[in-house]
Amino acid sequence: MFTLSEENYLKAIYHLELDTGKGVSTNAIAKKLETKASSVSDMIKKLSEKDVVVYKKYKGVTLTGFGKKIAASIVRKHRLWEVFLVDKLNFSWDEVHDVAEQLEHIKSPKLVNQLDSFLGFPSHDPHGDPIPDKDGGLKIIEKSLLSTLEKNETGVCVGVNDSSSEFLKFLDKKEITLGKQIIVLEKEDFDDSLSIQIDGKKLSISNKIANNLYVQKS
Amino acid sequence: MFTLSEENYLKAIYHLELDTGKGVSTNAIAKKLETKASSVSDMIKKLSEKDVVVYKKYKGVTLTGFGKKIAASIVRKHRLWEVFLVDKLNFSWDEVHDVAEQLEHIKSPKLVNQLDSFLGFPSHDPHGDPIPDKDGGLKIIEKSLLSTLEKNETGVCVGVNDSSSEFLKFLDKKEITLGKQIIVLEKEDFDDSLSIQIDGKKLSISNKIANNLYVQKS
DNA sequence: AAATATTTTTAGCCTTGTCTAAAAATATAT
DNA sequence: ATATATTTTTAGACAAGGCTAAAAATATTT
Repeated sequence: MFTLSEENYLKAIYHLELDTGKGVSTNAIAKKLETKASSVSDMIKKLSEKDVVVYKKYKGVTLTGFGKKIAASIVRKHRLWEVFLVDKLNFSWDEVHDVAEQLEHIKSPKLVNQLDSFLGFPSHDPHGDPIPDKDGGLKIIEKSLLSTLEKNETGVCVGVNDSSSEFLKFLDKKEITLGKQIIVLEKEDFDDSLSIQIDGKKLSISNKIANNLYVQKS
Repeated sequence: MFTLSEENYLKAIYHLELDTGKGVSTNAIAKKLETKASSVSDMIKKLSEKDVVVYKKYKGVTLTGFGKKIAASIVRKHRLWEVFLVDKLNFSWDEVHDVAEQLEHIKSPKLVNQLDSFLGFPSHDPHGDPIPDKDGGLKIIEKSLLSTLEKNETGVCVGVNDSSSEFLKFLDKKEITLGKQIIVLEKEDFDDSLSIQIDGKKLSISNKIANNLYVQKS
């Protein structure tokens, strides 16, 4: 069994490893968890004794197969709870993160399975991130940043890169939601801003926005 | 804000105070929380500094108004989650306690309110215990132990005194569920057992059972 | 009322998870 | 290749929450 703190470390390492594709540095973990590198050092030692990470001093940290399973099960719970909050309790997508951060630590296999079924076995959370299956498997969909589309290319919104409340609220205001189709009408060389069409309306989008919105090319 | 441990102490004191109607002893808390009296002593000091309990050395402990509110809100969450697990996730009433014990510590006022509404503002949990309202108020219903009914008296099952999994499973087996009507056909002086009618069928009930089942006289 | 029993508190220690400051290892630059 | 900078680890301290053993206070007997 893992403590709350251990679970948070596992999750952080899981995300960092997926993002970068390689071993994770003590410093990177410290930054992600808003703690100190020395604390991370201590914790990594404990985790490697529990055989959830592989660790060589001064080299990066990697999850073991077992560690990956634990971490994926936490992410699975987090994302299922997010779906629950949005679909059943009328939370908006910018309000769910902190609550899911707590709910993900509830220990009860039956609860997770029943919740999954109650929600209709969702494949993605409200931000478009995939929900790991029981064995930790992820089905990755082909997605591209809006900023990588060429003029006249078309795509469907499928996720966000930045899931801060600020960004999500901004998207709400512009009525950009997952599932909607976007056509790139124009790309400005000057500031890399885009002119897009969505819901039949023309909209101007800054590069910062386009760099944080994922679409599936169509 | 209160730690998990503090919340558990508050809840224990709340229940003990309701049960006995007076100040709670260090020993009683220790027994309830399966810890040592010395640990309780330490914690009580902290809690009284936070103004949630009133405490005089060697005298009993009592919750302050503020403390009662906090405790009631935890009990409220516990019981709402129990309803959720039974009504929405198909848990049976003997499986919910441990999970609710974890869920009751999730901090999010919006979550509690939305959950309450999603469940249709239930007044009682699956064991017949009342769910405190937002201000900590409890509407107590008039209930009596089955063992206190006289011959030929009738009542409706409304709650249990012992909510251990063993007892609840026993009731399931005998098909004794909340809401059903019971008629006392006979009382045996010899062993205080009862002969009752339920669902039109005759059933023999030991004193131990009759002492742990609440009915509302009708 | 004294003696005994019980309850409660205190004192000191342990573990977990964190921190700061300093030392050690590795990486980068000249 | 040596000096400098950065990263990582170690050492020592601290707070929370718990424990044991002993002391102090209160209750109960005789």
